[in-house]
Order: sequence, then C-alpha cells, then structure tokens
Amino acid sequence: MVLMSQPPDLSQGLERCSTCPIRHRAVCSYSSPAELTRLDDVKFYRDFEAGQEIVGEGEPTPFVGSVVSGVVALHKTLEDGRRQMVGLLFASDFIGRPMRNTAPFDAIAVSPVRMCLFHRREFETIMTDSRSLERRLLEMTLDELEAAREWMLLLGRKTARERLASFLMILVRRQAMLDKGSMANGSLITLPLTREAIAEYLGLTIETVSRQFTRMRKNGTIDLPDRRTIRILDLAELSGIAGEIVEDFNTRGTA
Amino acid sequence: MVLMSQPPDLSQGLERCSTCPIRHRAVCSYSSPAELTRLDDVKFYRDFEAGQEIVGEGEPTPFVGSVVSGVVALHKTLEDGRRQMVGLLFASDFIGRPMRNTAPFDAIAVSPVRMCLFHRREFETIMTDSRSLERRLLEMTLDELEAAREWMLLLGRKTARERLASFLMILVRRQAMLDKGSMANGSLITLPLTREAIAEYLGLTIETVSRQFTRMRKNGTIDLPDRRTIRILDLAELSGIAGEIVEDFNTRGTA
DNA sequence: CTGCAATCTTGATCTCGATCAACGACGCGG
DNA sequence: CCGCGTCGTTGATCGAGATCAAGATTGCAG
Repeated sequence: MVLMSQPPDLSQGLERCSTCPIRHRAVCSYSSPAELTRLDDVKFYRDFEAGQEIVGEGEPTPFVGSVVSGVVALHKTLEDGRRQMVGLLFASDFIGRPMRNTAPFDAIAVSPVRMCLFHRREFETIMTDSRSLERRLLEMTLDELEAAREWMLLLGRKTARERLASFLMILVRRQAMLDKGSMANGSLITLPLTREAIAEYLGLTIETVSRQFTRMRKNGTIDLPDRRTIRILDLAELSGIAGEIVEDFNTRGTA
Repeated sequence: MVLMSQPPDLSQGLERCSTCPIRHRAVCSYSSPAELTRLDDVKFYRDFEAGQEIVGEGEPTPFVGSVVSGVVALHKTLEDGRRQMVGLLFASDFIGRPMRNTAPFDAIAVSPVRMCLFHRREFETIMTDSRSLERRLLEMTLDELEAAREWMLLLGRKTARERLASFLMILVRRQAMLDKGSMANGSLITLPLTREAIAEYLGLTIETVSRQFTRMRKNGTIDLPDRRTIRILDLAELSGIAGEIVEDFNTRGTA
C-alpha cells in the first residue's frame, strides 16, 4: 500500500470493534467477543481522500483490511493505459489477500474512505488460530466470485444500454438492502461514481455512458435531477433492459 | 445436478483417495490421512460424456466435488440465448458452493469428464469439522477470483486479437506447468475447446475467432496442423499481443 | 466409397460503440 | 463577480467485430 507514510492519523485506536458500524457484515462478523478483542488490539484506522491510491498494482501489500466507510474501486490497466474496473467495494468489504504479498490490481478511493487495517502477518496469525475469520472470508470471497461472474456476462455479452441498466439495478438493489425498504418507482439513487468511473466499470467510454443516460431519460425510464442523482421512474422497464426477470416489485411511488 | 439419475456407475468406490491423480492439487490436498479416509468413505465418482450437462443454471445442486479428469465449462445465459463462459475447469478444480443450493451457472462437460462428488450436506459437515478443507477451498476460491478479474480485463478492454493471444498464453502456461517444462517456441498445444466454446470464452463470435486464428497463422505466430492443435512459432510475439510482459523465455525449439 | 451433418473458414455488408471535436454546466479561488 | 479547470453532453465520423451468406473440411454411418 502506497500511502502508509502519510501524516499520523489521530483516529487510530479511538474506536472499539464492539461499536463498529460494520461489525455485523465485515470479515469479523462471525468473531466471538474474545476474538474481537484480539482484533481490536492490532487493528488501526487509515483515512484516504477521494482519488487517493490505497494499493498500487504490482506493489507489495503489507496490509489487509475492511472498508469502514466510503467506496473503493479496483482496476487493472494495460500498458497502453486502457483500464478496466474489476471490483467495486463498499462499507464492510474486505481488501487484500492473505498469503499473497503483491496486489494484482490498483485500489483507489473514489470517495473519502476509512479503512480498518491489519498487518498482513498479524491477520494471518489470527486467522490461523480462528475458525470464524476464515469461514467468513471464504463466504465473502465466494460472493465476490459470483459477482465477478455476473460482471463477466455483462462485459462479454451485454449492449451499452443493458450494461448501464444492470449497473443501475445493482445500485437500486443495494440501496433497498441498506434502507431495508423495497425497491420502488420514484426512489432516488446517489451515484457513487463519476461518468468516467462508470465507463471503467462497464467496459465502455464516457461518451457512450453519457448517451445511454440521456436515452433513458428521454424514454422516461429515469430522471437526472443532477449529475450524481438518479430518480428511478420505471423500475420494471429498467430491470427488463438489464436482462433480469424480477417478479415482485413494490411499484407504489415513495418519493 | 441433472444427470444424477443416469445408469449406475461401476467406477464408484473403486479408487482410493490415497492413489488419486489429483490428490495433491484438489480441495483435499491439505487433508491428513485420517481426514482423507473420511472423505474416501462418502465420495463417489460420476462420469459425463462430452456435451453433457453437469449442473443446470438455477437448478438445485445437491452435490459438490472435484474434476478428476476432463474439462468443464461454466456458462451464464441471457433470455435471448446470448451466452458467456464464466469459468473453465480442469482436473483438480472444484465445482459447487457449500452453503448455497442453486447454481448461478450451467456446468457442461466439454470433454469426457470424471467427477469426484460429495453430497453437499456431508461435505459441509466434514468441512465444519476440518481446518484443512476450508483453508484449501479459500485458497482455491481466491485464485479463481483473481483469474476472473484477469478475464474481466480481457472482456472489457482487449481487442479480438489480444483476446485470442491471451487465451493461447493461458493454455501454453498451463501446458508448461503440467509438463514441468519451460515454455518454448515449437511447442504443441491441444485446444480443449471447439471454436464455438472459444468464442463463448472470449466474448466474441465464432467467425471472429476463426479469422484471428487465420491471421496469426499468416503472420507466422502460430501454425494450425489440425483444428484442435496449435504449434507456437513465436511465443514472444504471442505474449506481446496478449499484453503481457514476460522477461524470460526458453526460446530454443523443442519440437 | 458415398452421403450427410457438424465444424470451421472465408467473404460481403452492417452496426454499435469508439474516436475526434465542440460546447455546456458546475464549482472553486481570486 | 469573473476566470478557469473539471466534468458531462452532444454531434459527426470511423472502424472492429457482428451478422448474413456461401463454401470447405472433417468425420462418421451406412
């Protein structure tokens, strides 16, 4: 990781795991109170500004850890600069591979990010002593693999329109999950990414992304109150474009 | 899995884990002799012909297990029939997710395949009792995730020519690994896939794959002695097209 | 050997998204 | 308030790969 030499971070050690906002979703969510104390003792927080590099492709990664808040994008880059996003991480997602010391991708903070970090060796030691960390990490890795495969279908076979619709559906579903609300027409979605980052996510150019947004707006599928906000006007349509069959929507407007 | 009702398989129980050809690479490779005995007692073999469906997308999967021999392709399909390969499994690779009972993809035998299978519940029970199975499965899943991300870069950003070169480099590297030989000009590679399956792997059409093969043959990068065999004539060139920087080749011909 | 089906190759044309090029909108520092 | 840089939109054109359409090659059943 690149920014470990930044100015000392006063937030370090100020929070306890037991009151952590990601306590019940992160890699430590299966950990007993005793194990949590052990993690508590060696964890440390680090903050990153939007745009900062957290890990550089090919660089050694002496740390692993969880996203506490903010959004992190993982990218791979070809020599001539073509770039593809290969991971998009939110609060509670885990970065870094135990037993591997160079990163196969860049990790960039796309918003202000707080990470809860461990020295890789220390994390590995605790994981070796502990059933629950390893079990949870396996589960999270299997989920990521499943998401990666869905993403491969998108990149290999979907049209630009379908790609954008699929991306918006992921955001809608995520929002509904967090709000514990149902998905509904009228709901407002905050885009966590710039047009450029969306293009890198979808394997498109920024111009194509912009044109597809405009097209959906003109069709009445969505509205764009401002550049970072989407209002879903026709969820059934959006989900249809995305190539999903979703049986049950709450179609009452909520806005 | 779909074909569990096929005629009784005489091979069942005839092999012991201790002499298994994938003993040292599969999910059981970290298992102690005692644990191996336990797996031995509940495992069973099943054979599939080329083209047979092993698992159907969306179907319940009461089994998990390892590929003992042959090649298995995982696909995802859109409603209108567009298909993308999302996994390509060889001997020792593992299929099936513990703690999940429907498959998010089809698994098709692309050659005659022998699977070493476990009832999912039984496998989960043994994994819960055993450190080594879980550790190995985590490691294999992390490897698959890394491969999936490399594949996403290919699908999102590489040209048809680069995609085919990348695919051939994967085969060359795999071959070198198995032969414990170095990669060299002149080596012969047997394609495990038809043109159609290669196209599904690469997110292209069969015609484009064929044209790129022809182009590489005319450029002198490869030769095509028959439709399922490739002779690598210029490995450095191939690897360059694939967008990789490989420093050290054994460039002495071996054929 | 012959006929037929599956697989692969090659050619002609079309199309979606990339590229090149302006222009507009927003936000921030002075 | 203005000037400028970043981000996003829109338009015109281009091109890689898809699609449509024949053939060629291989392999197998009879």
